[in-house]
Amino acid sequence: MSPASPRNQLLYGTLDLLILRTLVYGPAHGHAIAGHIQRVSENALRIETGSLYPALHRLEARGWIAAEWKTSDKGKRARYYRLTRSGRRQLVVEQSRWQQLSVAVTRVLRPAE
Amino acid sequence: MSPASPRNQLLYGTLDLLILRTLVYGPAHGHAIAGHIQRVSENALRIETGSLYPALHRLEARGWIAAEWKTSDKGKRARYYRLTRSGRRQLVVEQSRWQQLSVAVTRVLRPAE
DNA sequence: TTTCATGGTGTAGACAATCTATGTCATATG
DNA sequence: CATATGACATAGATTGTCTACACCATGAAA
Repeated sequence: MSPASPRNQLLYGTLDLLILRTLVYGPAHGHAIAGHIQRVSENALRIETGSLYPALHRLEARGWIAAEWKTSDKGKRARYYRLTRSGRRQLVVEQSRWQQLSVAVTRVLRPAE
Repeated sequence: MSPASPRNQLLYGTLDLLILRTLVYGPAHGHAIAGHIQRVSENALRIETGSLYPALHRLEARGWIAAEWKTSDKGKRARYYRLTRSGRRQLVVEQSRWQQLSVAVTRVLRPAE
């Protein structure tokens, strides 16, 4: 019941981007996606299940990913997501948005003087 | 009444950092702070008044900035904010948090392979 | 065969940050 | 005096993340 301060973890608004980017490597289920992001970021980014699944559902609802029930490596049933064509386009959009904004923030932090 | 999608503009959670950083140059009032950020970021970051003033109030409430009524350059009454000592400390915290997270995101976007 | 740990998905509710859209007030300027 | 402008302020909507649960199926262990 403690406060869910959004400053504890993610950068707020970057989760969709991270998921889309991860799916470039091929279809994966939720657990695996979160694990991949955590590993590649060297534990800097930890995605909670309460963020992960809503994000997957919203990406699917927007048509950027598509899902299918399968059996995971460990023999458990899992929902595999893959990038759709429009998801690939969205990835480009979000990636350039991130690029632009992060450069802008950095510029404010270290002005060219 | 149109949706206030947080993806339209700022990076969500970076505004406090931007404000604190701006005040390193010396006291300034709200309008000027927003103008500075917009200029330095070359128009990439536009801070709306509905974000700006709540942010200033919350920074003040947390003791990171302190305010004083004065008269602006153009002779209008304005609220000048300055960094407090604890605000300087907070700036360091937020700056390193930004550094860490932005590196992490970038790492996910372009994995080291 | 029963039990249990594990892998995996899911939701409800709280919370905070930003946006849009207004409104107000005082001063400078014509 | 009238008007534009500088500057501050707030209400309400929206969204994304978090915490804290709950659920189910499978494999392993007892």
